Amino acid sequence: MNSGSPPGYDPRDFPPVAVTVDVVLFAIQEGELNVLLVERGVDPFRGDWALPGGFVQAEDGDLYRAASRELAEETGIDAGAAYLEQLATYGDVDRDPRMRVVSVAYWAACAQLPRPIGGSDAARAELVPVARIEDGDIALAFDHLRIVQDALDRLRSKLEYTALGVRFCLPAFTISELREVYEVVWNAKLDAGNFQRKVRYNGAFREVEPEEVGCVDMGGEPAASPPEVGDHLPAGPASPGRRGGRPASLWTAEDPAAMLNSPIARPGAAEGGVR
Amino acid sequence: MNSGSPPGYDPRDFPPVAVTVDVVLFAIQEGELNVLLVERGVDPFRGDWALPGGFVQAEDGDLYRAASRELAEETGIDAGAAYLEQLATYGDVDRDPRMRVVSVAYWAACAQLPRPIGGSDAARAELVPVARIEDGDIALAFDHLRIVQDALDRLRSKLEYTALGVRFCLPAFTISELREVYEVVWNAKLDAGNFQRKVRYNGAFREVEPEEVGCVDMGGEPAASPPEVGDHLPAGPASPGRRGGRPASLWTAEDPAAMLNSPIARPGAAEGGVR
DNA sequence: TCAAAAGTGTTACAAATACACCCATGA
DNA sequence: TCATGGGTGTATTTGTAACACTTTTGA
Repeated sequence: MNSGSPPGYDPRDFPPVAVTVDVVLFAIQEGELNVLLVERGVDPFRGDWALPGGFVQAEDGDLYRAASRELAEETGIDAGAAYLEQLATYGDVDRDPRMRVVSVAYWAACAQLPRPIGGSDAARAELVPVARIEDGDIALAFDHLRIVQDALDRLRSKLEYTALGVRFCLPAFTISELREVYEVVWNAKLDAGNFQRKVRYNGAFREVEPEEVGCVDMGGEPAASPPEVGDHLPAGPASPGRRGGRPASLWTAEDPAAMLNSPIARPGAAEGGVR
Repeated sequence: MNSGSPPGYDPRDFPPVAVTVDVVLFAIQEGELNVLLVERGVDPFRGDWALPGGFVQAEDGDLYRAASRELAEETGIDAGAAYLEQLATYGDVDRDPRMRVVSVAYWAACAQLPRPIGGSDAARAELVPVARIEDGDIALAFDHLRIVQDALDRLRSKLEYTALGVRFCLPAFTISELREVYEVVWNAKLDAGNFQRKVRYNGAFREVEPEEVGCVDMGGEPAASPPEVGDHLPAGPASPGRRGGRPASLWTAEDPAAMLNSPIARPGAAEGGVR
């Protein structure tokens, strides 16, 4: 770093660049994968949708902190309640017409939005189905379309070999709820029986007794501070419309970012094969 | 981006942050994995080793270009002759004592250093074995130790499911040369017979006739501009000390970044398994 | 002629898939 | 009682690891 700078280097003698963090927050609602977007109220791209983000502040000790602050301001989601991981950094000269802006993008996944959204500032924030973005139905500001696509790639491949799918579920979930997460994210149908085994024999997941629920701590707060009975009972995708069936056991993941010892196969992902 | 900024937002009203690119260049020499480091001639960390890097210039159209320019200045390696991929971005407040510096790190792999190193500037640049870094024998400036470790993780895992190992080889290589790349990077012994099959049936690799060698283009220039006979004959790890053995066929990879249809298993990487 | 490396064959085992089947429940 | 979803059993197939073996060369 800084090699090649003249010996009389002045720390403040640097090209004018602004550094921001942008967050791609994914959440599943009504069986669909969504991204949180805000409507821009100012030029450029006024009226278009954009990723929530903002300048890295002097108070932000590190970039992760800057991203989680941004996430909290926009959704009220506390750091730790959502998974947050650095994605990539974008710095093309003309990505912002006003000046050179280098954006460090993060992606996040959360179970449910505690606040009905609206954000701290006046900007309108909404969950938008990724299908509409991938179809090109939505105009995204700057190079945010590319960022969202990169985040989608990362999300989809990370589900294959980590337990991160659970970040779309409450701390305790049924295996079917988790399976639906995979089906929604991958837009594919998975064999329920085989998926069952994958989870049960994976080591990354642990069965919890119904009484134990409420004590499960995934590193963040479980939605509301005082844990109430029934708080973590199936409230996910599989729950509302259930007309019958055997009662499902509840599961949790100690460390959602942990590697799966055997990956969960994504159908059709390994195409182009020879032999 | 920029949501939360006041309406009367002035593009030049941003926190003072410097943006640099740092490059972690890997190369194999004498059966060892090395990283390119430069010795710092100025404070802070004078005398320590650091990653080559520098400010993002106004002329750099994008971050990739900034990284490849940095690489070229330091090693003479032309963009395209080495693989170059963004790694991650580091922005802790105190990572540089002088001011807030956000560094976008790239990692690179190349077959051989055309120039005996020395760099364009006066700074001493050298290939240092990663083993010495991982053992803690070398003092790295700033948070560059962490960056190198992250790059190593990325490199080692990318070899499993992409054909990027070939970026340590010349455009045409023998399967044994490629195997030794894997063995050096993973610090593990691989079964020669099974590795043979992996490559042969992979689709990502293609056999080339000896006459065809010289026409093979991996996207960059093959070492020297005028391709000479014998230029791409086994010059890698397996070649110099060969005392005998059946003549090996030559191979190439059309798209080194392509996914392998069946991964190359890293021994012992899937430990901690249950069942 | 010997050692070393390239490349092939073979076998034993582990894992993934597909799908049949039983179980427990709510309507 | 019946449809629905949870969960198990199992046969088939596929992929992998291990290793013996043949071939072709340089010293």
